[in-house]
Amino acid sequence: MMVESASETIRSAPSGQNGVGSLSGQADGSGGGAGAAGTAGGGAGRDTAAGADSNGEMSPADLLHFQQQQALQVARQFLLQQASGLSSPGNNDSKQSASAVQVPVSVAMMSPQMLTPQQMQQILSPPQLQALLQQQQALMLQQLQEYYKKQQEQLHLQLLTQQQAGKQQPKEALGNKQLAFQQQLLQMQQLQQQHLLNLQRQGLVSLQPSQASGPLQTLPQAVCPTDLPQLWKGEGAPGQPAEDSVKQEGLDLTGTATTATSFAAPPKVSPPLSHHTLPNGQPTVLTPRRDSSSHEETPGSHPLYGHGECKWPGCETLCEDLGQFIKHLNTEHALDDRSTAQCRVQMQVVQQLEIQLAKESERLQAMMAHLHMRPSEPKPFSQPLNPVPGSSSFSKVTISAADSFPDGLVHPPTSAAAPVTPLRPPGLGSASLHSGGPARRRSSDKFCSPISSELAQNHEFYKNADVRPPFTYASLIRQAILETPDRQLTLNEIYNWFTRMFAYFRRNTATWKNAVRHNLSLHKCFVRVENVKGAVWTVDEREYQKRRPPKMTGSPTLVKNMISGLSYGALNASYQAALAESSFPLLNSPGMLNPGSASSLLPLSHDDVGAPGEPLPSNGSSSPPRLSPPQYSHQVQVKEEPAEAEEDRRPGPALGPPNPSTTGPAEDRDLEEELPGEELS
DNA sequence: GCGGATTTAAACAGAC
DNA sequence: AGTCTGTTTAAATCCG
Repeated sequence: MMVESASETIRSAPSGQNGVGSLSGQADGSGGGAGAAGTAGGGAGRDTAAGADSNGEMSPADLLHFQQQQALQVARQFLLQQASGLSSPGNNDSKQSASAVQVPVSVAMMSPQMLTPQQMQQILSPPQLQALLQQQQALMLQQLQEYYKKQQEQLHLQLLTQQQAGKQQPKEALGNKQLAFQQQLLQMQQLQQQHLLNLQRQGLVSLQPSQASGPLQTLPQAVCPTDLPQLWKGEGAPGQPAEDSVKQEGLDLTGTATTATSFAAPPKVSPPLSHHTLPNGQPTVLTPRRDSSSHEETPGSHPLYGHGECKWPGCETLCEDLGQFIKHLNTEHALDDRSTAQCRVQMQVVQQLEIQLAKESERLQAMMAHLHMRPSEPKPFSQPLNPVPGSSSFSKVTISAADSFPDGLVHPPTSAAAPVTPLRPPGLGSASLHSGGPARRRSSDKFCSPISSELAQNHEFYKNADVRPPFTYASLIRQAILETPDRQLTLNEIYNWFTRMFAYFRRNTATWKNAVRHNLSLHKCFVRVENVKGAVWTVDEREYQKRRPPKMTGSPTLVKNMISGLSYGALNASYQAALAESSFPLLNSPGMLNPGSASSLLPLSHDDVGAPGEPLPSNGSSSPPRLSPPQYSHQVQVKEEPAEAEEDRRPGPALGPPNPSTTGPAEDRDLEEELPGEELS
């Protein structure tokens, strides 16, 4: 007795304080490192992305430029036609203004890309180039908008004057003229949209050959399918096609033209918008394509519309159907500065995410690569520490392990677990949660880490890596016991399980063994049963669950309420996570499956909290009464009455009055211990 | 700051 | 006598 303790304690003596301090330090270190790395990465990524963008824009610039020129050409033609077709005083003005505006616009458009394409590239860095381009394009966009605005105002003015003047004319003639005029107006709006679209694309998105046809393809479905082709062909036949639409929207159109100055045209706006979204994928050529294709393939859907609401960043407006959404899109997210800005922001978001994704993927790969090699490396870490250096090593070990991780796995518990489990289902990420806790994963354990699942998934890791498992002794002991078919283990078997399952526990045996014994004795959930061979330890699930709620929720009373009154669904997330843990043993231990049936046995009223999960996995350990007594009595001959009596008694008090559990652990324990304790001791 | 939970250390005792 | 096992106490720490 004394010998062991002496030998163990002597070594361990120095450890205690050191261990604590170092542990906390370790946690801090890891946190800081990660943060710094992340930041640095983000910055670098951005620059890279920017460079790529600028380069991408320059290459296809010609194509776009050509497109723009065409658009301008068409616009010019329209204006000419309009001027000649409508014999009104405003013709000249419109024409002049058109040319007047057009010049600067085209110049602005050309200057950046056409006039000094290569020179600019040489002089300016890609980011600068891009910034300049965007600036100019924004300017150009503005000018263009103003230009179109003027045009429309003038047209509208003409329309009004025409109406007044036409009072004397035959109604039919007037109607025709108005129709023609409105049609022209409409077409001009379309043209405007096209032009703006092109410009915007140029400004916001890297040019892509495939995009050239984009507007044409999408526009038709959204709006007047027939008009656009003509527009682009330069035929501008004001003919019949548009008449229908004009007839329907004639008044509205004029109205919008006057008030909204243009972009009001519902159908046309949508296309540009959809392309706005496309740009988001700027860095990747695939994104836009996919988007557009999806557009065409599923006319009933819209990338910005889903689950009945608008997906425009920060919008979330509810729209009953696609039509309503389109309307909403056209009204709320029309082509304006705000939308453009949002689009830019979204682009940046996407860029950042992509960069982040790339970085994280890279990191994951590195971690995996490293960890796969680890199994053979655990020793190196531990070596420096001394193999059996008593308790001190316990704390030291963790530290050393962490520190020794060159790969940055400073946190054995958290980081170690996470990396190793790339396969881990997302929902089980809890493991990472406990990371929150400093050095001791115990916190994690309690909170929500499904020990069995984590063990199952990281089994190999813990087995080979000299990393302290992120679980409390109690949970580990329980796990060990539950993993056995009989759900009972001798102390020595528990020891063996520890050493078998965790490389970490292959050293410093004195310390952790002492802790195991301590925990077995300390926690009521561990029930000692004596049989012929000797004594075995079992788990009283009810007790085990009892001690957990308080931590989960923070207040015992709250827990009580939850347990007694609330339905499963009412439990908070963390609590459910904890429940999940309990249910995981199934995954982990094949032997547990059968016992799972025992779960049904649980009468647990207030224990339901833990019951749902835990009972299943563990054998009926869930219900201590059932579990231990019956099983042991059958499988193991109970040597002493105390054991049986103890277990028999436990069930009673525990089930009936939940109070014991709620009372302080100490009290609870005392109360219950009094009965069995006396007998045992 | 408090209290509960956990960890660690240690002392002690019974049984083999 | 030595070891294993089990209990208990105490201190330190973490966390809500």
